Amino acid sequence: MSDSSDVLRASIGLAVSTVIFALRDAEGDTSGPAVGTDAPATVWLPLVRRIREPQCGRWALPGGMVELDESLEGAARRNLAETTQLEPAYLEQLYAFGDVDRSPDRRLVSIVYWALVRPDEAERLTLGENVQWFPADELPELAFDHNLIVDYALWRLRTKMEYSAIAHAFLGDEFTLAELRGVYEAVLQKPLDPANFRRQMESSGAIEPTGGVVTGGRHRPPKLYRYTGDVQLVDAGPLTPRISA
Amino acid sequence: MSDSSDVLRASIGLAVSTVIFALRDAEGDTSGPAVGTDAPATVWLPLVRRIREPQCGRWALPGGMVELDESLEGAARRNLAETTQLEPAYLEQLYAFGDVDRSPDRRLVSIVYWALVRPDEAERLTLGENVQWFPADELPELAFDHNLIVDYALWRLRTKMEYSAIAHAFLGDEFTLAELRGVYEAVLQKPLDPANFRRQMESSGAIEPTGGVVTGGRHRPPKLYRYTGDVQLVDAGPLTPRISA
DNA sequence: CCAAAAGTGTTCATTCTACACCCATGG
DNA sequence: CCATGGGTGTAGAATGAACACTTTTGG
Repeated sequence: MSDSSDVLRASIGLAVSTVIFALRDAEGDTSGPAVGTDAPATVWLPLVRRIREPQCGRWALPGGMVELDESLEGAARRNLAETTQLEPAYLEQLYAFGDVDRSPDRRLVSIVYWALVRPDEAERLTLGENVQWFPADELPELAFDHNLIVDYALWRLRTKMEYSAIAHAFLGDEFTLAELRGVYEAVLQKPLDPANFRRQMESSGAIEPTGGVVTGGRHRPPKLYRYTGDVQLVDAGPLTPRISA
Repeated sequence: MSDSSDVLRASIGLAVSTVIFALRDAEGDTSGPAVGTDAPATVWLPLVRRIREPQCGRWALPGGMVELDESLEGAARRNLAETTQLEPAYLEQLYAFGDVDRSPDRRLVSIVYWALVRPDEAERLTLGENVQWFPADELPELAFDHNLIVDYALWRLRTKMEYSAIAHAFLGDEFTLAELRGVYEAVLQKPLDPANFRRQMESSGAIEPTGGVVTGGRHRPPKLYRYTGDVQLVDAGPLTPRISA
């Protein structure tokens, strides 16, 4: 091998991976409202099968190397688009994993992001032999330390759901309170009181009625709501300079 | 230059930096209890002056490159010991900063940690022309994006102080409730009701009386407490596998 | 009219907050 | 005995959980 290859092998490789969450019903069908229906929605994530050593054949998080001229988040978005065609509604850095022995080949540090996609966006994932949705709670043994990473991402999703306003990243622009509550129930895996949930949401100032209602159900038509944007969605502190929506 | 140097320049450099917090009184003296005295303690952090380009002369966070055979946290601890002689009581990953233009020289990604040190440990910092304590709220213009990083670390410290039990990392093994309250007041920058603070701490199960008291004050001798360890200090979820003290 | 989900009202328990008050020590 | 901070008690506000009850639609 050439000199440059040896030098590269002697440097630390920098990669990004992303844990992508979407809500789908128990059978794995994202068509339809996905929440608010009879079947309780659950958290799913897409994985890709490794087609080269090391760990060839194992399922893994989508990701790849960071290019010299792209930011970390940019690299995450590019890899996401390339391997899954997904453009997440929410994307946040999770953690940098860099244990010496986490990759058997060369030394690799992975900046891991986590993402939320809307149901309609989740449809764009081109399924195949090497790309597949998995329920977040019953994953196979993944490549490298990816099981640990998914556990951590799930924990972050659940804790952040309790004090932040990220739930809308699972929904479209307009939604009913039942749909929003369905998101919370699916992620937190526990039923919520509809009456109290309504009051908490309304008093938070995070949502406002659009004026529209949903007709067609065999019951009282629910109002539609949208997010006001008044409430800061996340808590990244001095980071995320107000934009990023 | 040789071929290997060009290749290295064409790869992404991986560094670690650490934001180190300690409590010192307004004049910057860490001798004595540092909290619980008359002068209200404030948050300080040590910076090192850059002695080479780029940004030569500017104050910056202590840090350095990650070696091939050390973990990210290990690299943070080593750089801390080498540049400041400090061994923090608490050390946690903060964020990975990797914007393309954050370093004018080569492409550099920094995994940033934040740390808390005890007052006696803070004494070990060997001050000099190029190593100095600064009050966290009135920093000069730092090198690179380090002002943003410190702001973020300060925000994390303050938010985490409200729901976690990290305050003891600023104190010794034994402490009075007034000292512990002093830590909270210094970090959160607001006075706390002694009576309510006592009840909250006692009911949390995080502390227990040692049986000892502090005599010598011109008032009723306060009891000494220690942390029980029953309460998980931090909230890193699936990470931090129970050990790490 | 009936079933079902939307939406409102009310009660009770828990927690937070403010502040009055007593205790123990040094001077 | 007095000043000072340590420590306890308690009333009112605020929040949250539980659940009864009314409203509006399709069938």
